[in-house]
Amino acid sequence: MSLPKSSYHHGDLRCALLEAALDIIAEHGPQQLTIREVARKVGVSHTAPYRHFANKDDLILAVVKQGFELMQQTMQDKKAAADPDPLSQFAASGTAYVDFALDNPAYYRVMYNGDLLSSTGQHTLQHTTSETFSEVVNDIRTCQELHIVRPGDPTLQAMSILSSIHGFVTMVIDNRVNALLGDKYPLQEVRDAMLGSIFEGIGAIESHSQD
Amino acid sequence: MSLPKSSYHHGDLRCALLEAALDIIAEHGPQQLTIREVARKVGVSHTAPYRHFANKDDLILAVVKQGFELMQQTMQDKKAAADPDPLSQFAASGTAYVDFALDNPAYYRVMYNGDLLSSTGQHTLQHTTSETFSEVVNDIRTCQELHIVRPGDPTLQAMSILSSIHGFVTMVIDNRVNALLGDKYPLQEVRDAMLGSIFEGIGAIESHSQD
DNA sequence: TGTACATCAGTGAACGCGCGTTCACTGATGTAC
DNA sequence: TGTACATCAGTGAACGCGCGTTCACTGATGTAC
Repeated sequence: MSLPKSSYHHGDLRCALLEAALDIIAEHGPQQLTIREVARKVGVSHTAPYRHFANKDDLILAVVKQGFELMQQTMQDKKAAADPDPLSQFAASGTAYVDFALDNPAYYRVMYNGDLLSSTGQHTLQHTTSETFSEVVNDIRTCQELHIVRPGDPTLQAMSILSSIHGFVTMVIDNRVNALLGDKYPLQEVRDAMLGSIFEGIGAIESHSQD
Repeated sequence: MSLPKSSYHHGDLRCALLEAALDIIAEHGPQQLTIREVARKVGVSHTAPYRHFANKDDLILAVVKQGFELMQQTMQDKKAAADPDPLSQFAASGTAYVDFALDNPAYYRVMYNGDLLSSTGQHTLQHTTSETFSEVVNDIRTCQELHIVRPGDPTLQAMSILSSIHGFVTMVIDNRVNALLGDKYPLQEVRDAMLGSIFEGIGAIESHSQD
């Protein structure tokens, strides 16, 4: 997308293809993500991608992995920037998750669209997602021990929080929030109300506002 | 699927096609939903569906509409069976929504998979979804007036609840809840924990358990 | 009851399309001498 | 510095596939007489 350079050797085609894949998802949805379209977008023959990816699944998987890395990095950074007390840390995680998704809707879509990857591709990611989940469970457990989160099975609480956030983010990305609410509500306000409800839901004490 | 009957005239092909479409979604996901596959499943030539549906979009739209009707019917029934007080009514709505989705995952997938329908098809449904949303907003408003739900903008509260429920349901249907939790947690228990958190989130008072 | 006919649900060949993938190739690059 | 050559990124023709949709057809059904 950036270096026409030598017109034969691209320079960094692999990277450009991944970028183009994201653009396509952002503009036309994950269904339109095809090897040929990606190549077209970069301005390269439709067989060129096979120099860098074994097949379509492999390309998608690369995008997804990049997405997870970026998300984890974002969350780590926001946590590092937040107050060190457990509740702030936990709140920072939640906000970071939401903000990552809203700032990178294309990534989020590939990462959690179950219909895109083959089942072998899905299986590769199992480890990543369950690791993230375990972290949330642990964070909740810590908060419980300090009595700043309601007692109860932390696994169930984590699932509750995660699915709530996922639902919100999905509805925003799919434009359903906007379709229902119109322009009257700024997204920030809806997001905060949402996070507020979620934290109330597990009985988290104190303000959770972040960033 | 049911009447081989005369072998030429099917009898109720339209209905059989809709059924087959649902089966395909349930078994192989919405991506595999094609006119040809539907016809194949019913055992009819791949052009036969065009006697009953103008095109693919029209067929999908018919399935979606059927889904919305069934969902509304289910919710009405469960509400009618619940205690008449506003909070019970409201809780019945929420539980009915979740149960409809979990009992009819294929319907739920078509209804809320934004990538399946063309934009004109989507537009047709706008009315239906925003009507459902308004109902939730009104229910919350009623509960607020009776002081059984925390004060606050009912629209934001409705959005919060709806997206939480949507997220939970989506994750169950996409098998992500099972992947994260394994078999240790019966679905009913997870569902109740989820609904519990949601109702706590808007400060609903009293038990919300249902059915 | 029997027959002619209109109706229309279902057929099957055919179309054009975009896809994923292969394969022998071409041409740019860097390295060894 | 100059040249031969190996390497390998990118090409383009070709394949088989399944799709949505059309069109002239065929054959079952019900109705008018």
